Amino acid sequence: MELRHLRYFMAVAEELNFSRAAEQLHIAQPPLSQQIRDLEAEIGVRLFDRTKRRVELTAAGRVFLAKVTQILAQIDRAVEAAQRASRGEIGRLSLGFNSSATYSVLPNLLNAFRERCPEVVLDLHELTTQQQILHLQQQQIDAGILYLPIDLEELEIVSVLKEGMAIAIPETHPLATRDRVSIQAFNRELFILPPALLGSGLYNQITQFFQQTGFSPIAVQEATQLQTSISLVAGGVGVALVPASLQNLQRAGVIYRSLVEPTPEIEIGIAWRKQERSPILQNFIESVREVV
Amino acid sequence: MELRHLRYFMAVAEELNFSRAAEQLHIAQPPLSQQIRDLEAEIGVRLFDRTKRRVELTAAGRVFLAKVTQILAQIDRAVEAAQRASRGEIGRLSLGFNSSATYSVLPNLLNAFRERCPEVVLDLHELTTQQQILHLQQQQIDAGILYLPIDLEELEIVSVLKEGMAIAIPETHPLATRDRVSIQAFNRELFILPPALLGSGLYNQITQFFQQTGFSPIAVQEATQLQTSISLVAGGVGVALVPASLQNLQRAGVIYRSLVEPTPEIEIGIAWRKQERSPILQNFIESVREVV
DNA sequence: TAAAAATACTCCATAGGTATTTTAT
DNA sequence: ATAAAATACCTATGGAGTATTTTTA
Repeated sequence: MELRHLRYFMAVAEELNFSRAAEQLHIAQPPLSQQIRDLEAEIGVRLFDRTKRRVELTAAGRVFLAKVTQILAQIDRAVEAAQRASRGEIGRLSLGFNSSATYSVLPNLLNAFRERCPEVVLDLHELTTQQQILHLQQQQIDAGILYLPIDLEELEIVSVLKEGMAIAIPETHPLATRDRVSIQAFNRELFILPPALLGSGLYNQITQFFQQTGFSPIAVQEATQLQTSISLVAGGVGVALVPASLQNLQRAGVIYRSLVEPTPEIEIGIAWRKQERSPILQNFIESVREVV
Repeated sequence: MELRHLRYFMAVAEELNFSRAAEQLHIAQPPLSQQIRDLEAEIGVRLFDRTKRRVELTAAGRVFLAKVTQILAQIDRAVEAAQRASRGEIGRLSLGFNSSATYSVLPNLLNAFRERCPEVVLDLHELTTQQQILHLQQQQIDAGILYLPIDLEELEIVSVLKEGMAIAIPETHPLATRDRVSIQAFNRELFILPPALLGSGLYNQITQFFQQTGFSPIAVQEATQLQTSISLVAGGVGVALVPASLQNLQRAGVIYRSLVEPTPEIEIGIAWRKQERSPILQNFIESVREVV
């Protein structure tokens, strides 16, 4: 059986007249009769009653017609779906992102992309920079929103945001009345830092900053997530150096202050596999370039 | 596009190897490559990535594969549905029936048919014999369960039940203690009869019976439905001559008694259009013959 | 009788085959 | 060097055309 048989069957079922159906199909009447005969022989079912002068559908023909109508429509939809998928308009995009991106670039990037590709389903995974690199290599995510710099042959990178750092302090802190403060004023405080173990770039940048300014905090405590750090600040445990955009995360009991000293520049970027040709990813990268 | 293209596409998508797919399809590799190329050209979408040594589906190819798998399965189901319809196993059967058949042959006939064709949907229409003949002629029902005799060239008839009549009386009636009674005992009673106007065979048979036995009731009242007659009997309005099988309709306050005199024979049969070839109807007639 | 479907045949477009080249590892 | 896909070219099946017959209202 071929689609030709189904299309011819539909035409005859519609016209209930072989000659007119043949005309509609731009073929002669005999080959049309022949194809319908072949179809009936193949499925072993009489689809038309040709007794009486007129042609009419048998009960089986009516059942078959209903199904075939559906099938031919679905073929059109399948082609259209493939075309839209090839343009990256439908499908799925898996994204990794740093928790700090939640408060800075992520909302803008997602809005831009959803406007471009409203029917693409987004898989969002909150992961550290290191985890994102691993997931990119293992093809578990299509792109990552992470801290730069990273230097890997197989990954393409584009920078989207550079920002300084701010210090988060409890609102009851004596220095809360000042607009800008010096890091030196915190030399008796407990500092909450990202974990050193996970090879976090943020940790290295902060400790480097301490060394450059000749500052050495009396004690430190580690917190995996920036949200956790802020919670600890709110709880009066200590103070924390965080990316400036974290000021978008307002929390009762916590205020952010700029530092007098020049802080490390935190850079957030997008990374994806160089050889990846997924049209959805291409659309995402276009969105990113549009936002930057 | 032809189903060949879709089948070939499925095979390649399954094997991810043109040579093996060609083998599976019992054709050579070059024509397979050609057909896939033609398909990709027609829908304007690249379905496979042939870079690298291996073949893999593109994003659009994966979308198309999902749809095509569905479509090919649906074609099989469409063929199967047509085959089942041609055997009269699926579809719809419209039946007319006399109200009195509800209490005699209808349950048995329906049980037999539903066992044979469990997936055929039944349209049941309670109609008088005259209405059924009209609906048969207008192709509004496929078969009727009605009173015989009828004599119409275009209808085929088979008899399914012959039965006598019984008399329905209020349980408080003086003759309720007897097992069998004579019609003569009711010469002072009101008789409830079917309507004369509708050309009902039942009415003619009853009045003929009265003439033959030399009995003339003092008064009569008409009731369209046999159920109504029984309700009137229950209400003490009068007595009614009814088909014997109506004894299956038990109603508080009403009892049925046999008559000493030989009563008219009521005959119930099935009628359908002679030229009707619907396989579902054929199955129904088979069921009827099985029950009789 | 006339209109429409079926039959008989002819032809050629194209699906599929064979031989070979190209490509990527 | 080798496995696999693409290319080139050929063959022949069968889809479609023309002419004609059959059927039925």
